[in-house]
Amino acid sequence: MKITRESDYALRIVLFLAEIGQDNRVGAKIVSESQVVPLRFTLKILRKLNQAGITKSYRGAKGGYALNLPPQKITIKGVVEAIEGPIHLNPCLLDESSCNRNMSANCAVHASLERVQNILIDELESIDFAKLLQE
Amino acid sequence: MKITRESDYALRIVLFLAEIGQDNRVGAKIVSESQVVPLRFTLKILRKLNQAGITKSYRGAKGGYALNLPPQKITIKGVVEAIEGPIHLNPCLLDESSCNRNMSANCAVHASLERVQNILIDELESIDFAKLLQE
DNA sequence: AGATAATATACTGAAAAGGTGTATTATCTT
DNA sequence: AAGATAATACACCTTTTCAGTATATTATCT
Repeated sequence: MKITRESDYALRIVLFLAEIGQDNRVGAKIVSESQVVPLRFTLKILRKLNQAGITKSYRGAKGGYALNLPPQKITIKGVVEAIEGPIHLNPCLLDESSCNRNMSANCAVHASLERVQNILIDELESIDFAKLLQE
Repeated sequence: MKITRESDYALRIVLFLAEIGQDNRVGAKIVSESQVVPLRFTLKILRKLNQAGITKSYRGAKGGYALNLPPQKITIKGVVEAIEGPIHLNPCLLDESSCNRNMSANCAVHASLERVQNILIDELESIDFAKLLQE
C-alpha cells in the first residue's frame, strides 16, 4: 500500500525541475547529485518521465532535461503512473480476471476498495507541482 | 500502491466469518475452500487476525474460528494492518530516517503525501464489515 | 485414548524492486 | 569535420518482499 522508492525519487526529481523553471535544462548528473539518487537510476527515471510527456530531453553537449509542461499541469498521480503504471489498490480493480473467485462484479470487498481507490486517485490528481512549489 | 494478495484474502475471510455470524465457529478447511485460498496460507492469515484481536480460535475437535468482535467494530483498515502492519504511502511517513535526504520535515512531497495518506486511512477506517454485509 | 484441529517456527521458490554495465546515437563546440 | 559531451537502448544483476509450504507440537472434544 505504498508508492515505490522509484516513484518517490521521480516526485522529487520533478519538483527539482519545477524549481529550476520550465525553460531551464539541467543535466542528469546535477539532478542525481541534488536528489541523492544514483546517476544510472536517475537516467532511467527521467526516461520514463520523458515517455510520459512530463519532461523533455536534449542530447549532446549542453544537453539535459527540463519540464515539458507547466508545473500546474503535472500532478502527483501523473508522475506516479509514469513510473508504476495505473494506480490500483487491488489487482482485480484493474483486471477482473485476476480475481481468484471470478466474482469481482458482485464482491463487496471489490466494490468498497474501488470507492476508496477513486478517492485516492482524485486526491493524487488534485495536487499539482505549482502547489508543491508553494509549500 | 496496492494491498497485498494476503490482505485481499484476509478481507474476504473476515467477510465470510461475518456472514457466518459472530457466534458460529467454522474450521479453517471450510474457510479455505470457500475463499479458494490454500489451507496452510489460510491458517497463517487467521493466526494474524487472531493476534490482532479480530478473530478468535478454538482448538481441537469441533474447533475453528469466529469473529472476536461485532462486524461494525471491524474495519478494512484494521484487517489490512493486521496483515501488513501500519499503512504508509511512503516509508518516510512512518520512519523519518528512511528519507535519503534526511529532510522529510521540510519536504513538499512528504507533506502532500502525508495529507493524502491521512485521507486514505480515514476512508479505509470508515468502512466496517456491517456495511460490507449490506452490499 | 484417539481423533481432530489450531499453533509455532522455519523454510523455499518466484516475482518485484532497486540498481548497474556496455554499447550506441545525437548534439554541441572548436 | 573531429572530438567531447550527454542522452538512449537494452540487457543484466542483486536484494527484498510476496506467496506459499513443511514439520513438529499442543490443545480440545468424544
